[in-house]
Amino acid sequence: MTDTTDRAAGPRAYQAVLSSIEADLRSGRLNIGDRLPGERTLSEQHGISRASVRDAIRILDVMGLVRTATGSGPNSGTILISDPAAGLSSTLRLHVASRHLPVADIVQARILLETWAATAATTRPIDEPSLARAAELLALMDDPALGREAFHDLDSQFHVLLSTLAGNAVVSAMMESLRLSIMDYVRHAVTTDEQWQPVAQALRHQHHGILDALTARDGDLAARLLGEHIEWFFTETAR
Amino acid sequence: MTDTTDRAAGPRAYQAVLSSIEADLRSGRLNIGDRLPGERTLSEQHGISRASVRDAIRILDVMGLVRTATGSGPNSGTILISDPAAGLSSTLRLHVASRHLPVADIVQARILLETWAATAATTRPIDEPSLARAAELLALMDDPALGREAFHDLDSQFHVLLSTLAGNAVVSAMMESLRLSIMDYVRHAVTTDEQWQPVAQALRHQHHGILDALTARDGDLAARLLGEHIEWFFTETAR
DNA sequence: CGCCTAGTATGGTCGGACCACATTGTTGTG
DNA sequence: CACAACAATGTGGTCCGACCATACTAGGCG
Repeated sequence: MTDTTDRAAGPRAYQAVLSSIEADLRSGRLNIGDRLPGERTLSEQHGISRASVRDAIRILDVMGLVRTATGSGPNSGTILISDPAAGLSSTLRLHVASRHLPVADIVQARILLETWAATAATTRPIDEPSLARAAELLALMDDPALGREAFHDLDSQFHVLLSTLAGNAVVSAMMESLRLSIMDYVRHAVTTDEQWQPVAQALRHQHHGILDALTARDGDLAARLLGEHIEWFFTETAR
Repeated sequence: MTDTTDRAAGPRAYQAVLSSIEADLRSGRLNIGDRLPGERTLSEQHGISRASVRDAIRILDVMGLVRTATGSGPNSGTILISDPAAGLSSTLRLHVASRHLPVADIVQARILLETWAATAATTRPIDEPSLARAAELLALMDDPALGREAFHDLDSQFHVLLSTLAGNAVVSAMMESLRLSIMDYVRHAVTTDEQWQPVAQALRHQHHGILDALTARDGDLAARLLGEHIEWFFTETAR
């Protein structure tokens, strides 16, 4: 039960572990930060081999639900985390690679989610600390000596931060995963520094405009600027 | 390195296979419907054990990128498919289970995506066959003798079909995955037939209204009805 | 007391074995 | 010759047992 992703095959051994863990999560017996029993223990508890247990844990790993670490002590073993965007983005990225999810659709979906988030953010109480943090990020990005990787990283943080202002964890996770899924696509689009510098300058300007609109609680303006921002970047780079 | 999901751990053996397959997908050397080499062949090609190869294939499996089948012949082995919603939904479902993605956020995101799709659909050329198919689905759902499982199945098909009218594969995949991720949550909410019958009746009526609006190319109305439809269902069942 | 070492528990990888299954080829029989 | 029954083959699914690298833990030794 609790499985809607059957592939109409024989019951896989690892499903036992997955179902058990899912049930424990729902009931609250397991929580983020908890350590899972060791693989050898689980294999004994469920009466399956350690290999099958590892299948289940590997799945949870790529889903962004656990992290694993070797060694001993409290920081080792399999530990429950919560990184939905990681799991979603890797899935999306592979499907983009298979060319059944067009990059244009990814971009369009991102615009949809982010503009909604911008609008929704202005219907909620003002989150002063987050806005301050956003301004801080923009200030860091204004440094002309900043490397491209660092810029992308800050850029990512900025967009994620804005999307969290809407207070919808699903939208934030999906938006971030969309962004991650086409990140190296973007990285490869602009290759030289000569191409990059003017782009970065434009992005800085756009970012400030967006944040200003949000600070002024003008959701419609923020949404419009954000949409144009994303749209512009992709027509600019993916030509 | 075509890998943005590193967990900052030692290089996993299965990454070799994943990267190779991802590269082959991007370059077009692999396409949907193709058969992957056997696990034993892959393990030899990449110089890793079959167990590690199986890790990679298992990951692709849960992502909805391949299906596996035992036996011999053209329909056996590991075959490339494209089912993004399956991979996304299983990830979402587990994260919902961990209670870090509230069901309310899922519903809100679904409303966002579906209402957008309804609006976007009316800005595109009329897809007569799909609308006819949608009407057909509603007609089937009108049968009062229909079982609940069958109703849910047709319901699902109806919503997915509508979302495809917008012509954005990513939005469709995400919308379907959101739906799947909370499907058994819904199934458990309404338990008895006495509870179910009036709900089904209301859903039928709402569906017809939505389709009528779409057929009349009134995107705003369709979006509004669709939003109310989803909202109503969840406030009705998840009380 | 403090440093160093042996012990222990953990996931990561490997190789090999066997099973269930589906197709294909072969053989025996009518 | 036709065809059914059987054997061979190739596939993923599972299991077992072993060994490794790592990271913490507990003692022993200076």
